[in-house]
Amino acid sequence: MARPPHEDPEYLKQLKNGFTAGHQRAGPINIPSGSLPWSSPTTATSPSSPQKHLKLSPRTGGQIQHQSNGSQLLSLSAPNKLPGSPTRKLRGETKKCRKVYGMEHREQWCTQCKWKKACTRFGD
DNA sequence: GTTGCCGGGTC
DNA sequence: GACCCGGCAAC
Repeated sequence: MARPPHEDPEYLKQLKNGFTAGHQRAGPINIPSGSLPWSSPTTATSPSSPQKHLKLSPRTGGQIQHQSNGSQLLSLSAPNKLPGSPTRKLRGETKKCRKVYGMEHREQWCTQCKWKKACTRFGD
């Protein structure tokens, strides 16, 4: 099967270190060619979408300052809280290093996953 | 209980 | 910076 175009150096390193060329092991994973993140028909032209930041903190420990006294009624009934929060993807579609390789093969994880950060390998 | 990530800590 | 974990929300 074709490898992702953005083959990460980590994986290549493993290939060279783990098993010699011309011999591929059974593979830690068995991903169907249809559900690969890189096989998406939509080419990601944008190198990086700065959709980070802007994370509403649910833990309003410091409390939010009310600008006016009881004037903002509309904000009370409809806070900026969408059901399908775009800030975090649904896990049903995202197979990250941990789920793909498993805790037993943590060495195969991408660095970010090992650090419990946002996955850079499978992360779109 | 598991998973993915932020925030924060240590070196 | 690189590295790691606590803790949280979403399942």
